[in-house]
Amino acid sequence: MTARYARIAAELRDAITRGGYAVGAQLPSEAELAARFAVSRGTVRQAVAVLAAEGLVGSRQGARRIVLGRERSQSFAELHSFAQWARAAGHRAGGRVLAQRRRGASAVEAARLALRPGEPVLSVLRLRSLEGEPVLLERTVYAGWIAPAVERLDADCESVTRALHDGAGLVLAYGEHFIDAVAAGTEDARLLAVRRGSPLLRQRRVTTTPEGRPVEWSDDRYRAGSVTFSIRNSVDANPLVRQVGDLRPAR
Amino acid sequence: MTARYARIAAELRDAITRGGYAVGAQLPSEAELAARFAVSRGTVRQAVAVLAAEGLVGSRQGARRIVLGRERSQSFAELHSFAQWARAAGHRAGGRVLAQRRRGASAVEAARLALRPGEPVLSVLRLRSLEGEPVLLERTVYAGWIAPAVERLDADCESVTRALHDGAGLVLAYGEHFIDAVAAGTEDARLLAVRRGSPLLRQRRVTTTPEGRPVEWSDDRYRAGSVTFSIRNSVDANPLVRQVGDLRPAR
DNA sequence: TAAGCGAACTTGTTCAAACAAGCTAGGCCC
DNA sequence: GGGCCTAGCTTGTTTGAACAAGTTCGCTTA
Repeated sequence: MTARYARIAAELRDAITRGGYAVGAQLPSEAELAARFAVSRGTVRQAVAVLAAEGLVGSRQGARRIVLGRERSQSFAELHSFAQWARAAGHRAGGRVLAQRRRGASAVEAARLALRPGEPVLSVLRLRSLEGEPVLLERTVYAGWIAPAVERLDADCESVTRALHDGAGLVLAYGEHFIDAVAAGTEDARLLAVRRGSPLLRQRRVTTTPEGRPVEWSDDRYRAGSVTFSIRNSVDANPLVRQVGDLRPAR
Repeated sequence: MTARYARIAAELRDAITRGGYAVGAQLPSEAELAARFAVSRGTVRQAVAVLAAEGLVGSRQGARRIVLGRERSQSFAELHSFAQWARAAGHRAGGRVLAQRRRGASAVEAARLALRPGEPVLSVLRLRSLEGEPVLLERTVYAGWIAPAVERLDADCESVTRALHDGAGLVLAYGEHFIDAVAAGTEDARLLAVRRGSPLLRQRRVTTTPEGRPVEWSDDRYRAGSVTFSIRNSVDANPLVRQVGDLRPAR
């Protein structure tokens, strides 16, 4: 039983996505929507706030809300799981574990995973493919407490996120992402079938549970041209941050 | 005179940024905050919703809110203006126009700027530097209606955004960004002082006014290592989207 | 005709209240 | 001691009301 405002948001989102409202068109007024859905204005405002956060609509005091874009954003799960994202987008995803071993956390890893340096972590190297083409090289470090569940997985497990959810009841809730470009190293080049030094899109990320407990710290490298990240922002909602040089804890 | 909830959000944000609340620590309950600031619970909820949208705090029904991170996100202006961002970050930014000419919009440009192909646009090539080092190559296409104001600017105008705001009253409100990695072309390599084929972080973006009118479509290329983008997301707020291959209108 | 004014409309902010739903911790029972 | 269960706390959802502030557009006036 989802909330009322969520259903209204979904209905409006559908209408926008299907083209019921053109980009630049005006949305009905809050009073109108409140009457149409038989709810209070507060509930309508919550619904449109969802769409505003998604970047689909913009608003100015005094003027009707306008439609900014038509594309729906992905769910959190789709962004954090390569396999779930690929399936939702209608692509055939593959992947397999190339190396996996336990070791002590480095200083950077410890900082990211809220551990002390040297505490046990599980390091995994995965190669993932799209439509049969190798596209993404994942170097993931899992916190020790989740390591046993990861080790139980098949080497060619398609969706790690899904497997950990079903098998260990692990729920991911928050993520922080750092995006930049790097040159392919020797190992990168060999596994992704590109020349050494060719451009890769790097996404480093830390993912945590609903309680704020870090689960994994990953360095994902995409072959240039295979993947694009997109963000929509506004004066009110500005999720994107630009930083100079490397991350402070470096490398 | 800012709104009450905005001031409360600012005060809490400051407390988090200054380390008054450690990462993982609990925030006071809504009732407690309402009493402390002498406002209703609704106003407190609006304030913490701001922090949640910024990715600073997370929340679960039934449990106290927790602090997820300490870094404040940038203002919209800082993200859209290289100069304003650099100054706010304490860096010395430079820049100058290398080429500028009027021409007709290509199909892609017309689509992005909500024009018809062939309508007049202003194409500008700018090289920007950080601490004296060339770092960013901007290929920007301005919609015809703003072109005269852009042409009036000095070739070494430091902040174009600021100049257009002060001079033409232009306010930017929304942006859409596409981030990927590309290899440096011949021109890129020469101007950024890197080898041809070396990795660049590419950010293509379209910026619009509060009325939803597109102003500029820009292709910005950063030298690898000079800049990192970061995003914090959650199950509730997921601004980041991953897309396959190139943008649909290609190029 | 063009500038200016104002009325009607629309979104923004805030309050108070009530109930739903999920979490935590302490107490109770075995 | 260990497991279960409930009472109380905390966040989530919704309503209704009122006023503030900005926009739009038609009408009036110079």
